[in-house]
Amino acid sequence: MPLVKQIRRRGGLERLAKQHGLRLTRQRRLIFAILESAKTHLNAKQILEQAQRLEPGIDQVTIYRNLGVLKRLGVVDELDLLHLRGDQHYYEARQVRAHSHVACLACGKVFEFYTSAIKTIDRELEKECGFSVSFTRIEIGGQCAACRKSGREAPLPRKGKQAR
Amino acid sequence: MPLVKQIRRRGGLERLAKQHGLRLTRQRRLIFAILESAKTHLNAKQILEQAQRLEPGIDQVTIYRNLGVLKRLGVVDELDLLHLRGDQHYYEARQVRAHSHVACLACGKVFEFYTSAIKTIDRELEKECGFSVSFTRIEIGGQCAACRKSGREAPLPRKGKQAR
DNA sequence: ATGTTATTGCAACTGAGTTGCAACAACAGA
DNA sequence: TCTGTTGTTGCAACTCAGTTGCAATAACAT
Ligand SMILES: [Mn+2]
Ligand SMILES: [Mn+2]
Ligand SMILES: [Zn+2]
Ligand SMILES: [Zn+2]
Repeated sequence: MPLVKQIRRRGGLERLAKQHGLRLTRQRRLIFAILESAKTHLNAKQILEQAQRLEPGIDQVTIYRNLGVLKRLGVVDELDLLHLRGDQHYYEARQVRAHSHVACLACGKVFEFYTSAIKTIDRELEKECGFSVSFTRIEIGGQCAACRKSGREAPLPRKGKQAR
Repeated sequence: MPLVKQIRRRGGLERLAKQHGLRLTRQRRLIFAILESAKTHLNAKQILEQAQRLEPGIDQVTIYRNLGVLKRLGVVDELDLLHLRGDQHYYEARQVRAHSHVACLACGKVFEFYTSAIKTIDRELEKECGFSVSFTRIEIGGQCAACRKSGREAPLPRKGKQAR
């Protein structure tokens, strides 16, 4: 599941945590660093494994609890990526500009798509409904250009334990 | 979690199933009927419970398998609704017009939002990336007009077993 | 230095969704 | 209408992402 990601300026999470009165533990710093340097969307297990390289004792529950905090603060977004690979969720530090996640159902590739239409939706929602948008998650499924040319047709299992 | 839904023309799923060579079992017809008449987004458990009223022997595995088929055929969409209520997913028969799902993090209300910006995104993606869109899932979190006025501030637990 | 309290690790748990398999029933063809 | 084929079902056991309770630990304010 290769993809390109813009990297959030490092140190941002740490600064933000301080602002909210969070204690800067070794584990927390580590998780921040992993999220800020991630070049791909990571699920909790991947974050855990990466963290354990530097901090062997760290537990998955610490990962989940910190992801929970970061989600609530609105600095990390939780993604489903259409559950193409199973039931896990994926995480990414929120970027300056909102973007959509686009997944090819044929080859599994995921990429990010930037468009001003996201802002348009948010604006409409605020004006027409008086709704104050905190975050917008857009996930699109379909067939990528490469798979279209090669005629690959989405035989990819949409879910299941085997596809791990 | 009240909301208004457009009702899909009934019988559509049955016709479509026939076209794809699916056998019309009693259980399947029942699931189709439930999906086509749903006035709210249903999770698998709710579909099961509703089905068991008319078909007490029906098992959850039958629900899941049929939802799987319908997803693959592209006639039913799977939604997360931001996992505001836990880890389940929700299902709805695909409507003629695509729409976004908007959830208030303060009161839990979910509503549907129709905008031409969805088509815009799909069109851009096709033109700029050569990507052929099969479905677009847009889920937006924030604060609804009522909660804004009353000052309710999203103390709603974003997840967890207790919130069931 | 010390006390307060947020945070961690452990272990047991929860529950949505899946799997294997034998029994069943749609439905096409005779 | 009977019959064979095979898609579909129910059951039971399972998987695994994520959660909970609790005691031990460690930030960090004073
Ligand atoms: Mn999900
Ligand atoms: Mn809907
Ligand atoms: Zn592809
Ligand atoms: Zn509200």
